[in-house]
Amino acid sequence: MERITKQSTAILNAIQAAQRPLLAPEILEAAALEVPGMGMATVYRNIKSLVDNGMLTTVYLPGENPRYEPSHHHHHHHFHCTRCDKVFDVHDCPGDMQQLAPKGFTVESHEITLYGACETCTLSPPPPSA
Amino acid sequence: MERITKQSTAILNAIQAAQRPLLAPEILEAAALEVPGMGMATVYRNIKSLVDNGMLTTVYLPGENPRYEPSHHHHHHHFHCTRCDKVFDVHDCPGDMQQLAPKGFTVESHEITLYGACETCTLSPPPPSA
DNA sequence: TCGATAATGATAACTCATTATCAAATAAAC
DNA sequence: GTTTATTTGATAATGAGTTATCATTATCGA
Repeated sequence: MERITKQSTAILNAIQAAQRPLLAPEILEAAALEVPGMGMATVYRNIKSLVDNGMLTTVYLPGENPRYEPSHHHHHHHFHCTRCDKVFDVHDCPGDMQQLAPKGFTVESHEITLYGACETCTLSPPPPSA
Repeated sequence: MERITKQSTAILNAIQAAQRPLLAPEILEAAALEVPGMGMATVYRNIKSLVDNGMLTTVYLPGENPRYEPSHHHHHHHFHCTRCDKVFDVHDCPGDMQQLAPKGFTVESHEITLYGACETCTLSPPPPSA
């Protein structure tokens, strides 16, 4: 990817505007608003080159397909809304986890995923079931 | 799965003896020690029925294929050894995570994955690279 | 022990995300 | 504007995990 195209611009815009990690199909959906008719292959091609460049970071959550967000270079975690399935960054961290591990184990890093309702879904609970 | 066979017995034995969550190929490998020639399809069939029965719990870790462990019914986390790729249970937990989430969000549960070296790999570091 | 039927093993098929292919479109250099 | 090589879109192919198929084997109740 050496040339700037309207597709690559739309993809980068979509990811940076999202403020949360996006799945590949979500990136396509958002970028296609700017460039209708964009194909999935173009999204994957651009993601791959942005990850290789270090512009994008891949976010892996348990049992989920990879999501992508601009590289932050600071330690953070994620919140997965079980209502709308969107994922959000969590900038706080409880810190060292060495004490949780069995003795003899060496903890070098950790990942935390929070589950629940995001702000929008907390404010808009589903109607009582019929 | 209504009948007890030497294959289903070997599979359950392997999972219960492991004391850690196993991948499907690891289950095959372990059970095949008891019943040589066992097929992968038999492992998947038995896993599926054990999960459906509630005997087994599926463990999803970030970017990993599912692992399986006996259902514990108590809250715990996992340690993923980056040296040998084995996963171990962690029975401690820092507790409530509500304070980590952005305001307005409702935290209902959480998952923690620790990464580093298990006891065996901590005691047996790799030789200095040539 | 026999018979009905469920489980197994070998393998093909499937799923689904991702990647390759290639003709057509289009950046960017000239 | 023209040229040339890169990117795109459509689609086929791929890869890895998992599931279906089906003839054969084996469990277990009678």
